[in-house]
Amino acid sequence: MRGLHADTGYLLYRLGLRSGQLFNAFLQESGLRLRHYALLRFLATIEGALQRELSARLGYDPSAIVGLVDDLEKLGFAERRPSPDDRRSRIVVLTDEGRAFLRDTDETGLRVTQDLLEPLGPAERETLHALLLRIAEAGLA
Amino acid sequence: MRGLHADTGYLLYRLGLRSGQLFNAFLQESGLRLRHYALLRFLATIEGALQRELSARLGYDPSAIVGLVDDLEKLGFAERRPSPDDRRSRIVVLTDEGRAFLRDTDETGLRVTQDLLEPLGPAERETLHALLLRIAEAGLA
DNA sequence: CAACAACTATTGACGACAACAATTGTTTCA
DNA sequence: TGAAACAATTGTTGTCGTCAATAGTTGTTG
Repeated sequence: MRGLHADTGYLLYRLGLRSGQLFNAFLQESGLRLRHYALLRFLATIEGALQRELSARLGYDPSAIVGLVDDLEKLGFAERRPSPDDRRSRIVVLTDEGRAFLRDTDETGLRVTQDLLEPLGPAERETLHALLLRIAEAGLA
Repeated sequence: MRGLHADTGYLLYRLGLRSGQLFNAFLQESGLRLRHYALLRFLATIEGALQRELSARLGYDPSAIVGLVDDLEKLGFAERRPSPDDRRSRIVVLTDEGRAFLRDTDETGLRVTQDLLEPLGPAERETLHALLLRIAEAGLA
């Protein structure tokens, strides 16, 4: 009979939980959650995004995006701007404060992952990251 | 600025979510959830376990174990027996029906993980599993 | 150009899930 | 014997993910 940790899928599930908890603990003092942070980081990679694009790219429900952007606006990290060519849409952009926040927390954020991956050497972390990335990208299709 | 998937910890978080969803979809018809299944599989590796042992080994809160064992008892897959030397404790054991259920679903369960790891070759899956296992076990200490 | 279908953001409801605190009954030990 | 520790349980809280419904806007088509 197979043991508990014999299954890679289950291992992923458990480690995913742990990773999320670590991130949330790190973000606690800033008042943000992991999902806010992911949204911020995504905003930093582009000029601005419609909320439905955020929903599609981050994999969060559109209704979840509403609350997340609300929170980020309250903190001054992001802004909603009207879309020039479609009055239904809003364009969400990172503010200077948001950019500064990312800069300030970037190093600490990296350390969270380093803590998690502590038992692995540098080359092994590279390998792990590459493998996970392949799986993640395959699922987006 | 680092992209969204540049962080291994975040990748783990997202893939863990996806893995859990896949498992739960597979278990849907049986009326169980991922955590029930994990508990059943753990029970199959030993003769019987106190609930606090289940809690410690699976990493679930003791209060969570209560509900899980309740459900499994209702389905006839597990049983609570009084501990002979401590009337506070209950020993949870797998029933024949539980064992049969595991036998019947074992193959399908494996396929869930195979679906998830579809983009990887056999050797790569081995590597991934070994790396994840190291991380998981380091965290139990 | 008027009616209709599709889309965007939003709100609200619901169940699932995980983490904590508090309670009851039992055991251990000083 | 009394106090502390422990096992299982109940209840509570907050987050998460999904779904349904709505208002406002756009695009299409008859």
